[in-house]
Amino acid sequence: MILRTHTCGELRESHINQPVSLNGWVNSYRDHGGLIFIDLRDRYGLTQLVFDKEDGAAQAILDNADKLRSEDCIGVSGTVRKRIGGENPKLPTGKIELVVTALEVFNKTANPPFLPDDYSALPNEELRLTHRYLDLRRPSMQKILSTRHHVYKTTRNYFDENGFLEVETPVLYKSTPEGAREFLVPCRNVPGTFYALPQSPQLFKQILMMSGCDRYMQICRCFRDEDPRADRQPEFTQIDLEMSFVRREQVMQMMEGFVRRLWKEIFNYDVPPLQRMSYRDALEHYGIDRPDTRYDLRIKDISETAAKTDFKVFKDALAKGADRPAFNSKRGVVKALRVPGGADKLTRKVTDGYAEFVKKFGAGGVAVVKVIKGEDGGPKLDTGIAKFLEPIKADFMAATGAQIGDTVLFLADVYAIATKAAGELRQQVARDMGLVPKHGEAGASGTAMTTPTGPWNFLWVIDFPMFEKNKETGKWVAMHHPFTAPRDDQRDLFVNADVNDDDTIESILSAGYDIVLNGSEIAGGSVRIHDPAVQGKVFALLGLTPEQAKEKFSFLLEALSYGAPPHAGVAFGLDRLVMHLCGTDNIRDVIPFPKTQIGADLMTKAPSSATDKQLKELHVASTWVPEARAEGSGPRAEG
RNA sequence: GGGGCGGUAGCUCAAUUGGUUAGAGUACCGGACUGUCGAUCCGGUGGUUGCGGGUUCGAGUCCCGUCCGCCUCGCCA
Repeated sequence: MILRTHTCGELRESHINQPVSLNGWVNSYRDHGGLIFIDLRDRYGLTQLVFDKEDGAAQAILDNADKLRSEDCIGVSGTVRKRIGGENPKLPTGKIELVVTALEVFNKTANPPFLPDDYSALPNEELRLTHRYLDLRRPSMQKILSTRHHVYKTTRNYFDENGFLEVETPVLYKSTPEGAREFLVPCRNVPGTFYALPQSPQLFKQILMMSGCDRYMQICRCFRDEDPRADRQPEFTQIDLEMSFVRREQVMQMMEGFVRRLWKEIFNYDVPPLQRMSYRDALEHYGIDRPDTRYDLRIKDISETAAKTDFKVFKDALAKGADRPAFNSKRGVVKALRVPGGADKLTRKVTDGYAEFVKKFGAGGVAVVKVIKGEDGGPKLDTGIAKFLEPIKADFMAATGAQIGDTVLFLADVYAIATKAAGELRQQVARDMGLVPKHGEAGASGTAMTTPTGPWNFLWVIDFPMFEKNKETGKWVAMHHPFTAPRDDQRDLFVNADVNDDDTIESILSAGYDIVLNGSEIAGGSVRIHDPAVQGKVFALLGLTPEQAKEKFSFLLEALSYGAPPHAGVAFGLDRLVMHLCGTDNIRDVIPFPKTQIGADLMTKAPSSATDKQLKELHVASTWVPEARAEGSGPRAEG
């Protein structure tokens, strides 16, 4: 076999007259009859090969060279020379070419379903996933693999330098069916029992703190059997951390340092100190717990002003839960979103669409008012609810800050719904108004997979509520997870709170913290409970009897009783970090072998059915009865 | 589980109100060509319009069902 002496991105003028060998794939061929050019590709770049009838040595292999096609895998030997036909400024190797004197075809390609280049239109994703090995050959995908590797390496370096131990935790784990749906693994040795795949190594890392580990990190795979999204996969990677003898401040410093290090390493970009925003402020002004602060649209609570109108929608909303404390989820509010310059850009058709849009989030609709120039040259309110607002125009203008040319959108409902709907609407409006910055230059392929340029709006969100009500069951659930501690100054309030006092329970803040980047949550963590009394109270609030708590978490409760250190931790979503660092908004781009929306791997055709023998050994029987299906109606009909 | 978009040649797409033999570019195959670089030029192969059913004189187009992919709500402690 012709073994390479160099890579395809390596040769320069300094190599002229040297004998070299290259291995790689035929990227393209230009056949002039007695003269053939091949661009040979490997992950490092492209090098032009020449086969020339007038070059004695090359003549002998010209017949073979003329059969070469894109994606053939070959090895060549020859001599480097300066290009005769002029340089190619697009290539780092563009000043030289390799005059080939020996050619070995390692593997002749079948006609590939698509060519892995970055300038022609991408084939549909189904095809890319089915032939992932071809898709991954594209330079942009190779770059993502490389960036991802760089993230692993920087992560291990940073945390190693800060005294963290990398420790592996089990993948076959105990089922604890709170939170996300789990993947179950039947146990052969104990009939009728199951492992679960971990949603995260949460309890193990806490146990590691109780084991004296002090500082733990792991780049670990996590599994959640929930429907995927553009930025979510059922199987994903977390940078998991836990620290002993710290409060939230120390963990936040450590996290911030990590982010700073990553962006410095990869972009030579200095992340400025992160602003901090409380959960309440995030919800008040952005309507979401992960605000995208790259654009300055703000939501305002104009309940006070709205109360002065005779508009029934406002009145009815404000009448709800009027006796409840401010910011209580059930108290009625009126939220306003001022859209500068919206009067022209947001057409009737668009704002009508918003009414439908917010219904997805439980809101009844959106009231719209445009601020236009009146006959007297002053502001005039136009459309919809203008007649209700005209009497309090001065108040309204002051409360919203509206100017001529603006559109103001209103949501009136209980706090939880109005806030969420306003937040979602804010993001939609930002897209419609063109306020969301492009994340780097768009690639010729139409995807965003190029070097991203920012802006990078990092943000801390802190002071989350400990608990929220599950809409279906009406029961309290932990907002982060049941091992999250209350903020230090909330501990006594929490321990002494009546579990039936909903308003107080809702008001208790946790010692949790998230890092948000451009509206995307990239990390989240909390100080953990190291006090059995606090942990017991949390379980009680979540409706677990002491017996149930013991059944599920006895190991944790026991460990907590044997000298548990104060500890805190965090997890970064590695896939999302890589998405930001690669400028893509598709998580499948940064996962080498991702799954589709039904959790299928189109390349290996997983999941697939098991044999009767396998099922019997595992003491498992399937209740699935395949329906009579039309032939050829798809993979589900197989097996 | 709900809503939306899509599926036509290997690939990317087109096909007027339901109307002639479903086209183009590219890839592939054959030929020409000695300085290209996303080579060029000439010729050619290539289609169960995802699958099943229905309406119709006639369906890529309309209707029903279904599969697959994407976006999204729910869900994601």
